[in-house]
Amino acid sequence: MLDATRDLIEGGGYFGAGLNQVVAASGAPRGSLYFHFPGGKEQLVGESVRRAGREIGDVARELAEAAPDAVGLVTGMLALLGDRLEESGWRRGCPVATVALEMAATSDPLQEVCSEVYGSWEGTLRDRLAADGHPEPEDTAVAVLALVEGALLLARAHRSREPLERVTRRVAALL
Amino acid sequence: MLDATRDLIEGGGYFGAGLNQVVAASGAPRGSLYFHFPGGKEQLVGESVRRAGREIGDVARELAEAAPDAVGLVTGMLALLGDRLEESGWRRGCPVATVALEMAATSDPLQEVCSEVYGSWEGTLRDRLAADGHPEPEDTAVAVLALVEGALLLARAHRSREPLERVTRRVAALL
DNA sequence: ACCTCATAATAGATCGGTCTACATATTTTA
DNA sequence: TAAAATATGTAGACCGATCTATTATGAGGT
Repeated sequence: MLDATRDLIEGGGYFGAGLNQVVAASGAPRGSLYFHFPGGKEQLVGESVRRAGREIGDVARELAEAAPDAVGLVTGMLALLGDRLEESGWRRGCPVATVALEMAATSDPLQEVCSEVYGSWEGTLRDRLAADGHPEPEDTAVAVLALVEGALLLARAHRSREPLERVTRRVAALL
Repeated sequence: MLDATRDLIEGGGYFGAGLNQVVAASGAPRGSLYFHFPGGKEQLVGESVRRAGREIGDVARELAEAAPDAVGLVTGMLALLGDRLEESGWRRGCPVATVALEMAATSDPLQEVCSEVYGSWEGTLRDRLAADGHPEPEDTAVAVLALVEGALLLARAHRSREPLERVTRRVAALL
């Protein structure tokens, strides 16, 4: 159910993930949903976003250890996210962004989840920058995350990898 | 009706703008909506996004003429957008972003509108950078737009101006 | 008379959420 | 050890609310 929710969320956000579609895609019956997620849709989406955030965070952390420098880490993530995005027909961008924009002002629990996920991503980025001796690790980590999230947004809006490629060419200036 | 739609869109995207709320907020009756917008909700939202995009684009173009350099233009926009965002209780971010993420893969007309709006913003930014003799005006324009959009997203997710301030401090490196 | 547009009732579908019934497994009790 | 009770989920029908869209009607100006 969490995986089905995530797929639907990535395509169309909180409201794009109808509970009917979730139960249809997961094969589980309606009643089971409210047994496992008594908090209803809000809880289901919250746990799904947190789960997806941890997944991507793990990939980023692995890449942060493997990459030779911060530029390699960011360009690597951009390439990975670009593949995912294009292969899915411009559906799978950031699993957090859409929910964050839709619900940040409406739902306190979901805003908190989104904030935590982004905070953890900023943390792994900041740690790598600090380890490299970057002069402004905190400001730069947030800026880089904003740059990547913005690039994903523009890529989906244009249905093209071009924004990702342009950002990839310019990210070194920020680092 | 277009203004009411825009307000609702900024808060919660395409699905956050129920037509019942639109007609209630605008004071117009239900039927009038489908007289003026025979294309239904898709047309209404599309025109509203285009209208909002032109508004912000106009502000950006004025600021592009008034600002002493590209850094001033971007920091000016960030300050303006930050005010709007905080004053509205973290509701009014980018009127295009949420719809773009929700509908880019679903609705061809709306994807086209979002792509055009972002394209026009990239254009004014690129022109100013080219006029300043910047070496990579096209790549940089897209990167700066991505940076600003990402900063707005993070600010809404965290319900804080901090991401905007951090990005403001680091944007000079990109320019 | 004609066209433009306002007005509100209503249709039909879908929404998130709740309900009861049922199956299986585990624990308690005699 | 057998029977009863409880716990854990499955399963899908069903609810009111809300959604977008359509319809019929009528006011007002030309």
